Amino acid sequence: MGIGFREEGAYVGRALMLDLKFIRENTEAVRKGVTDRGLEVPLDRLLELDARRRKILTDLEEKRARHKRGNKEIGELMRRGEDAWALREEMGALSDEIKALEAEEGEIGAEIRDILIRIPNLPHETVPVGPDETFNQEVRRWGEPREFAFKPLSHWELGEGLDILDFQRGVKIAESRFTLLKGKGALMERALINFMLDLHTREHGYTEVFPPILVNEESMFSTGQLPKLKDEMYACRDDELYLIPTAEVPVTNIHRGETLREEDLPIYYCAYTPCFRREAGSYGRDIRGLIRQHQFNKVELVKFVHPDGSYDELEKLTRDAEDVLQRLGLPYRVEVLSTGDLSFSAAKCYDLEVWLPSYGEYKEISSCSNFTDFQARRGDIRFKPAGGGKSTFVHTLNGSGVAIGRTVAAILENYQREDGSVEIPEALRPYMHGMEEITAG
RNA sequence: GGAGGGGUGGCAGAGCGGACGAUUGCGAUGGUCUUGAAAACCAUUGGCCGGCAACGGCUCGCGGGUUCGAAUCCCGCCCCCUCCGCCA
Repeated sequence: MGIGFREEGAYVGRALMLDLKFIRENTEAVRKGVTDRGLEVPLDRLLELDARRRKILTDLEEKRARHKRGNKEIGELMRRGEDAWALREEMGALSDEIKALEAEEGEIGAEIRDILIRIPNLPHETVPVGPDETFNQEVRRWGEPREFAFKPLSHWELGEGLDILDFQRGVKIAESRFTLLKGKGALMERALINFMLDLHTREHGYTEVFPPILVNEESMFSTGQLPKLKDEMYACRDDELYLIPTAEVPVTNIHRGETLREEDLPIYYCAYTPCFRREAGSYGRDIRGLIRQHQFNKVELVKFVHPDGSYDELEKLTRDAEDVLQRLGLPYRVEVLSTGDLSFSAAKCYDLEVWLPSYGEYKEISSCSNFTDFQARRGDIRFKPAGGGKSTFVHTLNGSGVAIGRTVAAILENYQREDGSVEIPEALRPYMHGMEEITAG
């Protein structure tokens, strides 16, 4: 099947991005949403093409109806042994006209799709308007950054001192931005995964899944990674598969092409997976430590919900992610992203930023987004109303709950002691054989 | 990797050039009967697009071709299953 990414950029999704009818009826709102994000989309061209296409469609459908009727009649004539040559000739000519119209419609349709797939989701009205991240707004803060009586070390200094992080060997085995975890470092990584999964499944109502980590193009398209972020992803040489940049992709695609029952909603999933990102174009940033790796672990939260409640669900989802940081005693703040910083598919997004002493600032550790029906359209995920009626697109949400590597970094830095050892947060101890600290040797 | 088989409505499973948007069974929904339920019987029952509606179009894995007409014939692609080989 395939949707032809490699052929000619003809992305033929089933349902199309933003609803054309919606764009037709709310053109100015769409225009504002697009420009608020700092993007440009030829909306006028789109509307013009749409008008032309619908005109052709009317004509086409009328001709097809005549064609169908005529062919039926030929069948009847022939069964009765009567002459049908004249009608056959007429239908032949009609058939040619139809083919010509179809070709024309196809061309216009392709151009429409090319424009449509470049239209991002529209920001929610509560999203601050601004061109970049400096317009993000702090929503709340939790915990106090610790005052150190000594000069705190960075997590890479601590990790190397404790012999639990080995950056050089990571590079040797793979390349830069890969790290080898050892001993209690590896254990802490694993402990955090289990701690987070247990918290979300046992206390927050999520169902644990473990999805494929290589996914096909269609999956990448429906969550919005393709076509825009193609350069960010690792692709297989001989198979049309990509390494996932986040569990959002396979988990949201669990229900791609499905029509759910209203009474099944909301559906909450959480998944631990490794994630892979090429980090193209971020060469100078965060070169040291665990912050920006090509491979990292993450526990992800994904929701499929009724459209009416999706913004409440976003608040709940964000709180679920925050709960992780609170239980680990890590100070953080929550920011609502401005229009210019919002990802392509999201309508609203909260970033959770954890305090990192080595940076002297808050650093993103989770991103919680409401995609409204944007991904559901691209992936054709609907639900059937309980009382009957037309099936409608669900709303999808997801958020990190939370990034594991950055959590390790935050724990090392925030829980360090003057001698270079690190206390283990109480909530994590049961997952680390009761261990209370990590010391050298 | 080699050899076969197959993709049809929620499921099972027919159809193999015209009356087929698709026989039939199951399921589902509504009704009759019943104190209630089951059973039995009757009726309805795929999805999508456009339209207030009447109605029209699309849809038998995907794309192309042949034909007045394709679920049915031809070509290409994708996926699934079985057996053998290999393998954590």
